[in-house]
Amino acid sequence: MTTTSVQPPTDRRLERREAKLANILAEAWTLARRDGLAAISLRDLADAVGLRQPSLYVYFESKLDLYDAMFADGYRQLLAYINARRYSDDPRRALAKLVADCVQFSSNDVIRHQLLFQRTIPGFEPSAASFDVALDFYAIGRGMAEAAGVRTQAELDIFTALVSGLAHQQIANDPGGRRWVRLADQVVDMFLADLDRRHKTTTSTGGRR
Amino acid sequence: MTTTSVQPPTDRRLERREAKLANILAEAWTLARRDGLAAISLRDLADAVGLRQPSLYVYFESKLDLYDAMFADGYRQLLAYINARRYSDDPRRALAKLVADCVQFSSNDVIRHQLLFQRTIPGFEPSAASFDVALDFYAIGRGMAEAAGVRTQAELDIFTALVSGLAHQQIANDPGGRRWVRLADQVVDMFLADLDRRHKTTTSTGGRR
DNA sequence: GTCTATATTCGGATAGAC
DNA sequence: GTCTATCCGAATATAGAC
Repeated sequence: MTTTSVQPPTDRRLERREAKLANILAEAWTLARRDGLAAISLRDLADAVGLRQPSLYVYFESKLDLYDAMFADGYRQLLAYINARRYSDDPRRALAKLVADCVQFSSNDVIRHQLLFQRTIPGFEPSAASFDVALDFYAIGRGMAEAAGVRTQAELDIFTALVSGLAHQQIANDPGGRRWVRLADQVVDMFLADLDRRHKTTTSTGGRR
Repeated sequence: MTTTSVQPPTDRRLERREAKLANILAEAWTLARRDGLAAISLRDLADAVGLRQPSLYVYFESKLDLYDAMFADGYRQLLAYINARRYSDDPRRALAKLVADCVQFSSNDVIRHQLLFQRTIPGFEPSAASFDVALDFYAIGRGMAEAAGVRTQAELDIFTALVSGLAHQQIANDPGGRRWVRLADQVVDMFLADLDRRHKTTTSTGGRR
């Protein structure tokens, strides 16, 4: 019988582990920004956190599992980014702000955008648990869109296309900048005016849902 | 002096070479669709075209060079796709058709879309020659947008965001389908109506260019 | 939980004969 | 232009001691 008995996992053991995991993830993002998302190597990552490469397998059971953790982490960052802002009581102005924020968020980190919004890593698909984090975000977006007058799925589809289009162009042609971020207001106005026009002509007629 | 003298490269020698190159590219696309763009291996590619792996270096001097050839090839496919269509004399209807075609083109091949429109391969950047092919396409898009009334860079930026947003959502959420393709008309109408409104209120005032 | 040592596979790329 | 043979490096992943 040794003095170091088996500890219950609910302690500052878990806390320690979480902290280390967070550190690994942070370094993984740094490496990804330097070498490209698909070009991360577990050797480099281990070096960056002061471990030997096999020790990483204590925290992730495979490289794809690392991507999965990064995926969830990225969406948590997005949720934190959104939650840190105050949005107007006017649902239309709130929506415009949300769109600008989302585009800005993408512009802030191209690699993160790649992992969250583009399917670029061969073989990677987010786990159900990680995808749930993503769904939390999309629920917020949908809620604010509906508050601003979006009713049908087609209208929501157009809205999501507007947001991802702004983000994509921002990243592809002005990474880190604000060229398309600045257009968010105008685009949302355009979208809402179109909603108005369509809801006016087809009042309670073609309201398929 | 041997009987097989040095031939001038202008013959059906070049023709042969071009045909083989085209075949290699076709198989490369097939492999990319199967394994993912970043996961192509030159060994598999050589197998697919009945060559040994080192022989590929007669046609491409590196793997990135293969991607470069695929990039140019993809944009040539896009140009051919567009040129095979007839567009209305009404520039607004023509523009709506162009957008639908571009979104459909993306939907037809997710991998191709990835290479042409997303920066996903670490270390890959198109050569000047390949980029010129891309520019040919963007010149067409810009021309048709301007014919439909687009005047400023900001307006063009919004337009490109609309197209890439529709394409992105189509690919991400309904690959191979038409869910966002069908929305192209409505989105272009929305965009043009917004142009009208803006040009009406600020007639020849804020026409920065 | 972290280490050393190693398995295993696979990748792109080059040399040089034919 | 195609081949054989090979280099060299890098990758993920596992076994087992401490």
